[in-house]
Formats: sequence, C-alpha cells, structure tokens
Amino acid sequence: MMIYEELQKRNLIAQVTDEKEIRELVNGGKAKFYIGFDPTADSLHVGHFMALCLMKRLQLAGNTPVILLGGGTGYIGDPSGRSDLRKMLTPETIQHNCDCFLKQIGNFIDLKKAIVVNNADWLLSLNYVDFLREVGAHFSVNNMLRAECYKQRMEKGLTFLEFNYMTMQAYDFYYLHEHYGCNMQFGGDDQWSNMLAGTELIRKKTGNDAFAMTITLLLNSEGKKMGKTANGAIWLDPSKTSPFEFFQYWRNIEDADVMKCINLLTFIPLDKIDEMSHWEDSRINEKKEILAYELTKLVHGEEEANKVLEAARNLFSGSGNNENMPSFELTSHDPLPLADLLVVTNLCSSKSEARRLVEQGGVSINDEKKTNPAELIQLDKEIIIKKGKKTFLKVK
RNA sequence: GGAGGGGUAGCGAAGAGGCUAAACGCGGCUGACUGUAAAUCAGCUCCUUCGGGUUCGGCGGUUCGAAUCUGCCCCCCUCCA
Repeated sequence: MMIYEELQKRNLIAQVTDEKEIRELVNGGKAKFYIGFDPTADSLHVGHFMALCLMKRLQLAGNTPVILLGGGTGYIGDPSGRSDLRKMLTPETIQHNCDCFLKQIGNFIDLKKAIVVNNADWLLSLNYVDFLREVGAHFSVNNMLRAECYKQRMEKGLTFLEFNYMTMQAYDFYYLHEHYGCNMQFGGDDQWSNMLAGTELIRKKTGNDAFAMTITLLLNSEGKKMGKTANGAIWLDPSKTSPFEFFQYWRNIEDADVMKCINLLTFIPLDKIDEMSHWEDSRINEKKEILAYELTKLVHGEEEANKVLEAARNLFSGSGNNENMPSFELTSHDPLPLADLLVVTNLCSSKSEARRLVEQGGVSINDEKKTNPAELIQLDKEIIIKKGKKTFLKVK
C-alpha cells in the first residue's frame, strides 16, 4: 500500500488542497514538505507528536521533511483556536524553547535527512514597509476576517499583532518555497486558513502551485481535545510527564477511543490493526495496553516502555514486584505527618487537599489504609504510597 | 475621542452593605459498583500551625462592617466618531 493510502486508511488526513497532486508527490517521494513548530513551551506535546509521526512516515517513504522552528512567529503568537491573547514570550524563552524542541524532534526524525530552519532568520529582519508592499498587498482583509480562526476572535478581541500571524505564516511558506523548493505544508487542522494563505501567496507571487494538507485533530468521543489532563498537557519530555504517567494516560483512555488512537498514533501495520478491531470486547484492555506500550516506546524508547509496562502490570495485577514503580527520593528521612508527606511528594498540592484526601479514605501506605492526616509516618525505610486507585509512588 | 454594558473560584454563572469562603451548573478529586473503561450513586473541591488567615480586575476612600457604596487606573463587549 502506498503511503498516501495508508494515511487515508488511518484517518490522519483532515483536509487537502488538491488530492490528486498531493497523492502523486507524496507517493513518489517528491514532496518537500514543511511543518512549523511554534516554541510556546519548553517541551513538545501530543499534538506535535502526531505531526512528527506524520513527518516520519513521509520521510520513510522518501520525502524530504523541512522542520520549521517558529523562532520568529513565536514573537507574534498564533490566535488560531484560542479564545484569548497568548502571553508574549521573551526572546530568551523563545530561544530556549526552540532548543528544547529540536532536541526532542531529533529523537523521532532523522535530522541528517531533513532540513531544519528557524523563521527568526528571515522574519526578524523584515522591513515593515517593504513587507506590506511585497506581501501585505496580496492579502484581502475581507477574506482574512472570514477565516474561521479569526471569526472566533472577533467577539473576544483580536490584536493587530495577532492578526498579522497569518501573513507571517504565509510568508514562511513562500520563503521556503523560494529558498528550499518546499512544495507542501502540513499542520494541525486548526492551521488550515493559515496554510491556505501560504499557497495563495505563492501562487500570486510566483504563479507556482504549492499544496497543503492538515492532520486530523485528536479528539475523544466527546469531541474534546485529547492529550490533556487536569494538570495540563501530556508532555513528551520525561521530566515534565514521566514515562509512567504517559503510559497510564493512554492505558486509561475510554473504550470508545482506543481503536481511533491506535490508528492515528501508532505505527502498527494496518492488517494487524484490522485484526485487532475484530477482537472480542473482553480483550479491550489488551488493546489499551498495546496502545500505551507502543506510544511509550515511540516517545521514550523500548527499554523505558518495557519497564513501565512491567511496572503497570505489577501494580494493577499485584505480583508484588515494584522495581519499576514511579518513585520519589526524599532529602530527609525524618518522620513526617502524613499530610505533609503527601505535599512533599507532590501527590497533593496543599495540606488541605491532602487532609481531605486522607479523610475520604483515598490514601494507603504499604497497603494499609490511613485515615488520620496527622499520623507520623516513619521514613527510615522505603514505603509505597497509594493515592486513589491508580496513583502509586515509591518513597525512598 | 464619546455613550452604554461588563470583569466573581479551573470554566460558565448567581450574589447588589452584615445571615457569604461566596448559591447553582460544568470540570476535577475521593469512595461504592466495575474491566486501570463508560454510565450511575455518595462525599469533597481557597490556604491553615485548625486559633485563624487571605480572596470577587488593580490601587485608594466611605463604613463598626465592602464582592456589594465610592474615586482613579487597567482590560473586555456593544453602539457612535
């Protein structure tokens, strides 16, 4: 099966500008495609992960990826899909975030066979009046305001700064087209208007065709964005989201979302996926485990995935082996009241919360339920704290 | 620049001088039931040394007492220019 058909089968493709042309380019390995990553945080998240997987799939099929770090667009902030103004980032933060991104991207993509660029290199030195004449003249404000990404903001307020984001992204595409022969752009479905602006700009300025394709947004069965928890995004950086947490996130997704995620996110061959979709309902947990394992392997490596899988199995089917359980190292081993211990180990964010949790019977230590938040806990040897049904922590 | 309407907990939204750490809904957490799922049911949901402390865009003022009244400032929305 050709790569384009595989992407289709996996439901990865949301929208395309020209299906026939894109199919030919991609299947023939002739696509030089770019995906932009704006440095909004110091780690990539699951949304980026999908884009990177797509990049990897296309790279394996012989196409050339162009990784665009948004060192310049990070100064503006994309209003798409946002209900409020993004916080302005300092130049130092932007640089730091770009560095973090590139390091993580290198874990997925063979950078030797890819082109890495940073739009700071051409955006930051633009001359305002020149830019308005060269690029601004090709944009219709009337059309821009009709774009979905701005419509949402027309009520809540949109700054001129953000309004220009689309022109920047379009210019990126044009620049990459001119200097690197880039003929295609991929991105999240919320980027559609920005991407179209790019293909139009290229056509107007050069008469050439360029193409755009968006990736399906990862939504759960309730239509909400996946890859987020109450505590924020699921990060790919192990120091921000531990491999165990990462694994558990996928292990705990709803039944209705399992096959969709396997399709969209894993590299499991389609015939195997087809077979899995015919498994009996009773094997649903097996599917979840495969999903969690495969993704952990992709993001954190096979060794780590094996450890985490084993840790999860031991914890939930209770063989007693806790070697790979998430752990926390104390700096002091003096006895602590239980509530304080929960705060110190980051299991609770305040003592009040800790106290409530204990009083509601949500905490046990070494399998013994604790109900007194003031109880002094001896810490001279290793203990295992269980919070709720699913959170385990080895404290040493 | 002018006129009007707003800013209350993670979000939505009541409250219009003391009975308010602030109704209600969503979300989140814990417990029960389960399959580490969903649905359902029950409890919890600012911090605390459990005495109290700090909150309703910000800084002042009035008052015994302010989320509520008041002055200025910031931000958002609608209309006018």
